[in-house]
Amino acid sequence: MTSAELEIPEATGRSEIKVSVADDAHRKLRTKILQGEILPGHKLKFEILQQEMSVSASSLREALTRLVSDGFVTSEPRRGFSVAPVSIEELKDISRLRTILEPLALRDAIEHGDDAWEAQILATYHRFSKIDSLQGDAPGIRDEQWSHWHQAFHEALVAACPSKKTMQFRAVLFEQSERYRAISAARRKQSRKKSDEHRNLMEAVLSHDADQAEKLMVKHIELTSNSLIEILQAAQVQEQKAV
Amino acid sequence: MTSAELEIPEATGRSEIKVSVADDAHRKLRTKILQGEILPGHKLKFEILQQEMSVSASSLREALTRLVSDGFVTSEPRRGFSVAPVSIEELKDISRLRTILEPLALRDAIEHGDDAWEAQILATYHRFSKIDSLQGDAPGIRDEQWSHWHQAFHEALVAACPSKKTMQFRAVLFEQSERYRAISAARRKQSRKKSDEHRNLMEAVLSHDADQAEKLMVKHIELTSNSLIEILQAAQVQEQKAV
DNA sequence: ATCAATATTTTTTTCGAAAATTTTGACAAC
DNA sequence: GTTGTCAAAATTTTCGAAAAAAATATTGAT
Repeated sequence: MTSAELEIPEATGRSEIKVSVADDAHRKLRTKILQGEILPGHKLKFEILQQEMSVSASSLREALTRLVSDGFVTSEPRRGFSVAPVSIEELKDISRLRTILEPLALRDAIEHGDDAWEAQILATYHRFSKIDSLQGDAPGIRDEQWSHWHQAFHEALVAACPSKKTMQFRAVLFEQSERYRAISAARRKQSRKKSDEHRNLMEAVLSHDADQAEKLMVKHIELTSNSLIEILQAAQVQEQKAV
Repeated sequence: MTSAELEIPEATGRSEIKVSVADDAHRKLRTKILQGEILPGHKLKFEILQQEMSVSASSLREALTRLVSDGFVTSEPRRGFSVAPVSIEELKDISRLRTILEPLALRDAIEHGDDAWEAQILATYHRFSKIDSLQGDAPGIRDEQWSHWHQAFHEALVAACPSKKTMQFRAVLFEQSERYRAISAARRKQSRKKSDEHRNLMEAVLSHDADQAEKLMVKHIELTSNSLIEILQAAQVQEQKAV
């Protein structure tokens, strides 16, 4: 509950906490897939990845099987691993479940949240809105920062929800959506303006208006989802033309 | 969709399909933990497990990290793995979320289900009720069978739900509950009679009465949960006396 | 030229041992 | 009696190479 939770974990030196090599590989790959740096369907070959992150085959395998559990990678037994495919159907599924679980967590948070929770929401919103209002500098870095604080803001909103499982599932779905956003971001012309959505959402939450907060959250998820679906549909048409 | 799905996977020889060694170890351990054969908090040592299932350290580690993802095992980096602890708080959390997700899946299933779906429900109920009405023979084996067909029946009820993620999450929660049930089963004097609950549930589903089905499902989850909580509470009191 | 059979190469999977780390136990000092 | 230090033992983690399997190339017969 300290301010340490606000720091970017990647930025602060990773030298203090010693975790397993496989854990490291898992996180690195996860980030790359999440940010759309490695595209859906891409074959993940041992030799290349081993060199790239200097780990042994066994540890790499451990990392890959964990990514399968995460839903970011698929495995064909004895034929290796690939980045999980994306589909409009799956995105719709993810989004629909998000419209159930996010409001559930949000209502819990509003009910149980204390002053520290409210302060954290304000703080993360501040950081997020600064980046959100910025015009595109170096697009790659900006998107990474935007994504980080966007996630932090949404996390802060529901942080006071006492249900571990709800929090866990909503986090899984959030990250899945985030991959779709990152993949689409590479293809989009201009991003949807949603600064208002986030501010309104924050205000509803901070005024403990659960009904309004739920309404805005559902709307936010649906608008985002529809926007991504459009981009993916356009991309599919492009692919079909190419064939 | 064939009748093959009704077979007990463990019973039919495992010789045909060749999966990875780690996968095998993962499933074996998973089953043991799920059935309460290895108790919460128990340290999972490499040497012993390696011997027990004749597998190398790396493959075993892969299996264990997957069990961590599954939520059945916890890991303290560089201090090994243990069977995840249980708590009344967690059981309540799991059950509450089940009262959200099971009805969600059930409504979807009722809306989308076809004749094959209905037939499957009838078939699994038949198998389940036979075992359920039986008086305890060899308790260990009976419980295993009961658990298998109980799970198969609940799975069949929602099988027609088209949402992959909903199905995935509800399956995770079902298995988590099942571990609590198995652990409690070892301590209980006599099990709660719930044959009626299952039959009524089936009848509501087959008559496409979504509201009634939802009501019965929620009730079923809550009654089961409360019954398990009681047993766990009694066990806790016992432990405190012992100290 | 086509196909099947076989050899070669590439890639994944598994192991067993070495390295790193934590735990235990003995002994000494306060 | 407690605390601290150090070596020994136990345990986990990691690697690199061997084994197994799959993909690809080659050959030879029709």
